[in-house]
Amino acid sequence: MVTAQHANNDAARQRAAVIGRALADPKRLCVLETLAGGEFSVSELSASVGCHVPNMSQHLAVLRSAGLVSTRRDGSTVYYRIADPRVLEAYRLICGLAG
Amino acid sequence: MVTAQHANNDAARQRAAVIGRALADPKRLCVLETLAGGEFSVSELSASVGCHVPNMSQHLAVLRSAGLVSTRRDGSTVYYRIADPRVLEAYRLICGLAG
DNA sequence: CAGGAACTTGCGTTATTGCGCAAGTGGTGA
DNA sequence: TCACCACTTGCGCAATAACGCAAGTTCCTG
Repeated sequence: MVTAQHANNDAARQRAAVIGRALADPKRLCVLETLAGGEFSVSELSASVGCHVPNMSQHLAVLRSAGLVSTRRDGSTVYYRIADPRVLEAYRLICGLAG
Repeated sequence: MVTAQHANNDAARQRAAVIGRALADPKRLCVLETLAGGEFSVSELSASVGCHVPNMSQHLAVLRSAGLVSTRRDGSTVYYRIADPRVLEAYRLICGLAG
C-alpha cells in the first residue's frame, strides 16, 4: 500500500531527524565524546561540558529520547552511557566530516 | 597550549554541530536519500520531496554550507550531488539507528 | 522522620529555525 | 533587447529550542 509506505518512510525520516537534532548541539556532542570513555553521572557530565546541572539534564533528555544514550541508576546517582556502538560511529563520522 | 586546544575542540564541535543540524530535518534527509541515486536539479528535488522551490533552495543552502552537498551548474540549471561518500555513510547509520 | 544530595521538570525569556511569499539574479532563446 | 526559466535571497510570522532559575521527586543518612 503506497500510502502506508509513505507514512512509514515519513515516520522513519522523522525518527532519523530526531537523532540528527540530538547531534545538532555542541554540548551534546561533547557529552557523547565524554561518554565514549565510559559511563558518567549527570554532575560529572555537567562539570565536563561546563554547564549547570539542570541544563545538562535537559540535554541528556534529548539524547535519551533520541535513543542515543541509556541510563543506569545507583542510589540517587544516575549514570549515562552510549546506548549503541553505532552512536559513536556516527559521532566520529560527523567529526571526520567536520574536520 | 590548553586554551588554544579548547578553542580548537570547541570550533571542531561547532562545525560538527552544523553538520548535525543539517541532518536534523526530515526534508533534508529526504534530499540526501534522493541524491544517493545521483545528481538532481533544485526543481527535481523539490518535486521529489514535495515542497516549494524557494523552500528547497533554503534547505539545500543548509546542506551546502554544512559541506554535505556540492553543486554543478549547467546553463541555468543547478545540479546538486552528495559531496563525500561519508555523508551517505552517516545518513545510513542514522537511519539504521532510527529503524 | 528530618535533612541533604542527585536529578528531573516546569516556566518565562531570548535566540533559531522552517515556511510562504515577493522580489532579485543569472542564463537562454526568440 | 525582451520575455522566460531556474534558482537564490530577503522578509515577516509561527513554531521550536536553549538557557537560567525555581520547585518538585527520589533516594540515602543520621
